[in-house]
Amino acid sequence: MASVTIMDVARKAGVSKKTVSRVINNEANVRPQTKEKVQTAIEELGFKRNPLGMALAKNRSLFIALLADNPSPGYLMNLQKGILQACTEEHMGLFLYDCQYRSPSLVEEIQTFVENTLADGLILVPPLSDKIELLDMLDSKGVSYVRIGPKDTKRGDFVGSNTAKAAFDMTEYLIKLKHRHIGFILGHPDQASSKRTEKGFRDAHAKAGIPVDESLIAQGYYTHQSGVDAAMTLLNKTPRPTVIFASNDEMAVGALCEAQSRGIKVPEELSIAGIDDISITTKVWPNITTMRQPLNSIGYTAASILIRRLQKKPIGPSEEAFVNQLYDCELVIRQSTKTFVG
Amino acid sequence: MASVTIMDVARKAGVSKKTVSRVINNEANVRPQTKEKVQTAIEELGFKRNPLGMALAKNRSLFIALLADNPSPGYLMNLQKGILQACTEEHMGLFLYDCQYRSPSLVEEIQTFVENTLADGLILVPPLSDKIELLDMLDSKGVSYVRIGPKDTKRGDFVGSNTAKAAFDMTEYLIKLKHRHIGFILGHPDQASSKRTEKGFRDAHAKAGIPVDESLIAQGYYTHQSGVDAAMTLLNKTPRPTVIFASNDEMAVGALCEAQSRGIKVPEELSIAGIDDISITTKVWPNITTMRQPLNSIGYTAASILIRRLQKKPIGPSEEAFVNQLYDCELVIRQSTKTFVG
DNA sequence: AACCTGTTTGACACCGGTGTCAAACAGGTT
DNA sequence: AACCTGTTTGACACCGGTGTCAAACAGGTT
Repeated sequence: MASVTIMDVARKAGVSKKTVSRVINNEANVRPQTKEKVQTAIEELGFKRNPLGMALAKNRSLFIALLADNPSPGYLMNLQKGILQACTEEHMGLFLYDCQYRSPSLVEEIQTFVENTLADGLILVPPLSDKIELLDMLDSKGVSYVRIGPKDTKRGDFVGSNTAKAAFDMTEYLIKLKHRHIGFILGHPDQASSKRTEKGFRDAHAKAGIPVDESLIAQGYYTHQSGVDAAMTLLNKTPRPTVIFASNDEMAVGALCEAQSRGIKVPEELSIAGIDDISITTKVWPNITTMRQPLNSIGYTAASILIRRLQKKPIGPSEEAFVNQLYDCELVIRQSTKTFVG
Repeated sequence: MASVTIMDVARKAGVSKKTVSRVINNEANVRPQTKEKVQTAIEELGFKRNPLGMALAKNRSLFIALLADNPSPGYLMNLQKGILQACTEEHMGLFLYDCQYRSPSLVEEIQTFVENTLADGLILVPPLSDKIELLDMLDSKGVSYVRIGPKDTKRGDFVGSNTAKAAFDMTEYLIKLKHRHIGFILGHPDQASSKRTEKGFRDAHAKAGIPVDESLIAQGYYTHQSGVDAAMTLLNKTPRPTVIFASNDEMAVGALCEAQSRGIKVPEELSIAGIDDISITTKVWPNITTMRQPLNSIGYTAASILIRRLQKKPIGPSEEAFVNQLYDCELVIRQSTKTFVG
């Protein structure tokens, strides 16, 4: 691993280390012909800057970390892809850290992690992105972060999707399919998105002048099992809902599972819809109708913002202190929903 | 971020930097009372070694990387959890790198990645773990790696599961359920595991004295869609298979999808079985009977071996140059398989 | 007391970069 | 020619650790 150092380049180009450093970092005030000499030397020697040396000198590593404890592997995977893509483009390394949201020492564990790796910045995925104690700690330590998922407070940069609108659009679509008894599975009560999803659901009813059937609202927690449980509750009601709309796909698939295990035919006897468009929606039969959340773009944007923040580059056209970007979701109609025929 | 350096500790303890370094690294030949003085100072100041400084001085980062391009998110997620657990325990950072197996510049891309991050070692997941050109490059660069998935050649450390035995056990179980026309979906032809899975399938037939129905063997590629396609082929045969056994769960779920879309009842009219026990197997209805591959343990073991290798610590009781560890899979009977009643 | 041997310790250089600051340079103006 | 001003460059120290090597020390032996 006899690697080429900045000194080797300096000698070859007949300049000082510092000048090579200037060229590498694209600093101003280097005479064009000097720059060229150095660049030639770099090319010829195949020099690559050692990121550790730089990290130490600049007190800034070139790594960011993805902190996750999300119950849906599909959700996380899609996000991860987008994040990774942005990192690769910007020559940033991506660390992974799995945490237990319920751990009482969560905040300390994350602090230790950051100290151990010296990650420059963090990407927080729900439910972590709504954990106030964590944000407090990061702020006090001066660690940058971008939050993914619903913006709860006004803290820091944030990227997510407009879940209120997504729920609204889906509900409107279901109403258009003549469903009047819509079973709804709520998201996790601790996550801000849940409230917004519920609001979209109610607003669509209000707009259509149709009352919400309150008996058909069941609590969920964004996990598969909670979808199964909620569907169990809903399918025992009379009259039974003609469609179950879950606040995320993971739960929608749970509901499908429960329906099929009871021999209820989907979509003939029961329609099912979700939100997210994770990969499992097209791996079950019937494929699930959902609102496509552009997770890839969300992850990509989140990582890009974080990286720009760290590079102290301007972030978009905005003059605001923080960036709050919301993506719209798109209705994806598949086989799990059907017009209700009374 | 005014962090405590080794110099601060040295001053407080009244010794030299080097002595503090000795204590941190648990080196021999430090007088017990000196050691204690230093340890007290470390505690009082809350000193933590800066990993970047160490990395630079030792020419050894404290990071390993997971290289992946696996079509099954469930498979990868489980593995990732185990790997991450081992990393956390050993205070190692885990980098993530997504690659395109089909990319013609795959090897160069990975080389650049390693140079950029200075990862100490790599964990290779199939199909990457069977890519000879990649292994050659890593060997020539002196980068350590542990391969996950089927051992193909005798190169380097390796952890995996005994897929031949897994396929054998599953086939034996299906035969016991009186199935005589077993549809089989092969794995990816480029991956060594595929051959072994097929061997297990055939050996179980041989042992039971039952001929393999060669017309019921279909090519798959470990992806969901290839499972759908293979099932399509198999279900068009006459006589139709009474069970479809796929070389992985991802394809088994694809087969289930195809069966259900044709209105074929599972398991009443068709049994379905897979290998891996990824999370989706319990998220579809009926839950899929499978061979549980201990992915978590495999990931954990792979990372542990790699880390020990890097620390130049002894690896297990073996005297061999390389470790080859195979885990057995366990039959998990769920609702997708049923006794054949002719 | 002089000598020997193994243990403990610290001075110093180094890993591969960057920041600061002053000197050298270039080109125009008086 | 002397002076001025902004640009270009390099010497040096530093980021936070570790490796090498020799000096200092401790304790036993002649």
